[in-house]
Amino acid sequence: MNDYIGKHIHTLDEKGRVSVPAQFRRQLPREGLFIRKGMEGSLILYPPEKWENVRDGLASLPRNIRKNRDIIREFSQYIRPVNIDGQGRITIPSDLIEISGMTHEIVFIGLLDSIELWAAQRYAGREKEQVSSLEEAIEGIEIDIY
Amino acid sequence: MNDYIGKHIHTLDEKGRVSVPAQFRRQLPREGLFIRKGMEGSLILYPPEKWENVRDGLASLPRNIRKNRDIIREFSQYIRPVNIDGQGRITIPSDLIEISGMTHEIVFIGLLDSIELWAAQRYAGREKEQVSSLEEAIEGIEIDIY
DNA sequence: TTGACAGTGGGAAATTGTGGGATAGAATTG
DNA sequence: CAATTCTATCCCACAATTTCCCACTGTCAA
Repeated sequence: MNDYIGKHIHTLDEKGRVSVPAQFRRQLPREGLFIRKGMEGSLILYPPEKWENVRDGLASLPRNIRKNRDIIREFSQYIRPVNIDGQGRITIPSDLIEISGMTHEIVFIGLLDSIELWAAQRYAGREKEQVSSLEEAIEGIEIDIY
Repeated sequence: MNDYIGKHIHTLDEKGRVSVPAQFRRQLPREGLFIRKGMEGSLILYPPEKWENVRDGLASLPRNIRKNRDIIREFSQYIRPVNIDGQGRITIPSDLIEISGMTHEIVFIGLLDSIELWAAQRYAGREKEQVSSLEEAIEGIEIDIY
């Protein structure tokens, strides 16, 4: 299983492209990736295997139920396939750039099996309201992360 | 398996034609597609394989039950074959344009194995009454889509 | 110092979306 | 039954966007 970890900052150019951090790129294929609207105004980049899991989850929802249809529509609305170009970049669809508030600097955060992308300003703002220290946060959970 | 995913907006011309989003077109054959009246005032575009499933499902309904006959009639009434022309467009039958309220802008939503088409205004209206955010909607379901 | 790699910018080429004319067949009318 | 109109389909054209490719810079290690 892949481990996408760490924080990387790259710049978005006028054509909506960003370099994928080399460390992540080494673990990723050039094709079959998907990017979508994530939580709290971020975007999420899925490697193919992860995307397949997510898709299968969605596909398992019975379509004859209205709420399920709404979930699929809502989800589908902001997800797109992306490829890595010859220079190691992805082009982020313009509507996703807009809803995530990206302008120049983009923060990549590894989430183990997927990758989160943030507009730098938005990420900085969110960081404040987040649990101030990691130590404090992990007191509450039982798993062993030491 | 195909993944029709994402939202795309295109315009209907005076002849009742719309470009099929290139992303979908790459996964579709030029012939053997079907379009029909869908749920909530939308239309649904089926690729051949999906249509075959749907048709077989219908065909399996016992005809000696009145309700089944009604379902088949209702279904049959508003379904048509469509082809993709040399410019990557489909012509939407005029009665389907009418019942779906299409005028100028059409929203395409990928539903994994089929594609939904909406009159833009109607889609916008529906979106409001729909679960307001994806985050909220998926809290209730068990599948892992993160 | 040099070579490899990483990140960035920009031009050229291909693709995409859209409008409109031309042609052929169906329908309508005298 | 012929002439005309209408409709649907095919094809050409063009603008705009997207994708592909080449080039430059800076960093790090040998």
